Amino acid sequence: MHESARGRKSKLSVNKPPTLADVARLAGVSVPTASRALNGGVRGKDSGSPELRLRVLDAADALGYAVNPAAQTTKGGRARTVALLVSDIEDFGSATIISGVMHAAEKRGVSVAVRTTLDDPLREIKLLSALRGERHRAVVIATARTTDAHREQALEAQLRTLDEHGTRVVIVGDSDLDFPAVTVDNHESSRLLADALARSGKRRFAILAAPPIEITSRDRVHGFLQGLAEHDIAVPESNVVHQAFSRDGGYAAIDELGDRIRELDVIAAMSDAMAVGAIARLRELGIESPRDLEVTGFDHVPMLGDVLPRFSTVEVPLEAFGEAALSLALDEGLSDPSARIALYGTPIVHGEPIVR
Amino acid sequence: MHESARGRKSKLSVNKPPTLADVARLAGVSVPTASRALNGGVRGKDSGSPELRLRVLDAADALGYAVNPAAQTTKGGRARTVALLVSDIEDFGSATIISGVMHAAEKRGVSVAVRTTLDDPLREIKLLSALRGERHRAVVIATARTTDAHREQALEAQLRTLDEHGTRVVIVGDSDLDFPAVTVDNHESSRLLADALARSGKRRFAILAAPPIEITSRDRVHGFLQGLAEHDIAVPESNVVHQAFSRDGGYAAIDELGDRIRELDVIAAMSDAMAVGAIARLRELGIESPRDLEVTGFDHVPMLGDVLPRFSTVEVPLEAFGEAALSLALDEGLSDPSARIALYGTPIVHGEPIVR
DNA sequence: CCCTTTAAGGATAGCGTTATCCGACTGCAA
DNA sequence: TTGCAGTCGGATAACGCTATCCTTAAAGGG
Repeated sequence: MHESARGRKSKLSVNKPPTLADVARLAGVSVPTASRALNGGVRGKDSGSPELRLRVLDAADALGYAVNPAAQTTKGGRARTVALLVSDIEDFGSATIISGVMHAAEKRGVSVAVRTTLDDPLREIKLLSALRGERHRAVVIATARTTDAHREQALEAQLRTLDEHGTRVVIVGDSDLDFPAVTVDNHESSRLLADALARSGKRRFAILAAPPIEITSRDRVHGFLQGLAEHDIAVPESNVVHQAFSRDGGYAAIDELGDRIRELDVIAAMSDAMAVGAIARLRELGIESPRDLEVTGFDHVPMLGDVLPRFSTVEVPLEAFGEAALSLALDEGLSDPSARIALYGTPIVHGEPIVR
Repeated sequence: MHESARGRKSKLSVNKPPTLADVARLAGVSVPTASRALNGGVRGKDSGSPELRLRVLDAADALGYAVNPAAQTTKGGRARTVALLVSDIEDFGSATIISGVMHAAEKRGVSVAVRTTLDDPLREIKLLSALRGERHRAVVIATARTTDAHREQALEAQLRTLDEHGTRVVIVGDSDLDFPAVTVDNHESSRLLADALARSGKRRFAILAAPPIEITSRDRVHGFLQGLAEHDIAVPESNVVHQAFSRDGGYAAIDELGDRIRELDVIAAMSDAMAVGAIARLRELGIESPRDLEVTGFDHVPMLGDVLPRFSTVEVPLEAFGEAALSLALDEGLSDPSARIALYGTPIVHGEPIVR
């Protein structure tokens, strides 16, 4: 029957990976014993006689055995896995958070399943629904949180279910959701950035922000405005422009500002990505950033520090976000919904970090 | 015992996610029938009476059922999953390839497991060994390939085993490994870049490259040198500097060049990351890139095009890499080890793409 | 009206693990 | 010698799912 399949050389035949049963057979022990030998044994501390243990290890090695995590999950009801939800891997911030989570995950021997929502709330819900079936140890939500009550409630319902099913939930960023969260002081570090800019003599500002429902952007705007207000600087309503929180949004925002650009000292973008888009559009209009007016950002994409030497921004410890999130996700005693890990941004003004 | 755990509201109790058995019970059918109803049925085309099918779907919906992929994998012996090996997610190239693979994977209903090797060959082998147990449909290798025979053979052995066990193997980039691969014409597009630079009057070049064993960098260097040779331009051996293929490598390379910098028209970095590091170091030395000499790159990080307007580089279709790799990994008829998908780079000289 | 074909849903088995239970053996004190 | 606690390895079961087989019933032809 399978004669034809295993016909010629062994190259074409699809033989199966070795299973624990193969290892056990080779070592001359039972399957559960082989399992105990490989896993260090749940029984007290030991796992059978050392001699036998060695025989199993040798057999596993000889066969090139690798445990099948799917079977482990089926049996144990829980995967050694953390799911991570981001909007888009290509986004700098997401990529850095992913990196942080993965580094921390490796140390703990869990692997990370990255899923992208592409900023689609519906897709986000569907993904979370699918995650329910995957029995992850935890889910880390690192997508943008909003003030849209309807949307957040739908999200919360999904997360609540996951939590009840034993998958820990962690939120990255500020939100009203009642789950453990990692936050950064967007408001305060933005205020400090504005303060420093005001001190350096800047007076006329425009702000490039995400749509008002995005909490991160909103907090940064508020902090920035407050920092300016402390220097008696007001920003006209029309100088606060809301566009997509991306390179293209920054580009479009410049056009929305129109002629008001000529009367500005600073265009403060609430993300580095927006700042880059703004710089690109300004250059097309013949306006150079540090020369004619100053464009500032937020996030601190390291590459920009190299090519825009006196660029001002706020360094957000995104890599640390990832590690903190995983700590909340996996460490016992931090499962309280009110658990918070607060991190701090570092304003960088004209290339120099501001030490607090 | 767990009285205290399930004490108060149901909030604290960990109930289990619904299984297919729960759905079947609610719908009043057997478990296999529920499975058939949900999966469209393998039997010919149908899956039971439409009335019953609807009942099952309703029940699943009511319970918020999501299939458990681990159980599916255990049963079927194969996961609906593709593993993707990169060196580092934070690296721009890797992030873009991941994005391409994920987008393509979503269309095909498979999910992607990203693993990072952190440029450690040992870790790479260990990871591949673990992947054997995970029964992925395919593995895409997007780490740097080298000319180190020992290292490549160890890799090939691992990949061969995976292949024999039914996990398709796809390589991203040039290599001597006998597996389906996605390639880009590094040599030719590098030659075209050099040609264009020579035509614009540049004569004195230095080259910043990765260590010679890295195939991608090597091909780009060769192409570049050939392009220059066609204009009777020779690059002294000492002007070809080998450092890490990263921002820091570019930075260090400038110091290695030392005083020879003063006599150069172009410093051609074989990656955008190296170019950025070089630009940073040059600025510290008081040398500005487009003004005093020209630094060029390779890869086309979009952000650089915005902030360095007349930057020269080669656009590598990394997103397309991902899609092509997934096509080789999943489409039947492309499993031949000699299958190749060849993609083309687009030189961008002083901000303008060169149309071939 | 009986036999045959087809369809449809249920029963069963098995994927690779590991937790739980059980039996056998060891060693030691009574 | 008997009794008993303590070890250690094997047998068994179960996780959730789907492929395979089997039973039952309905439909259709002679």
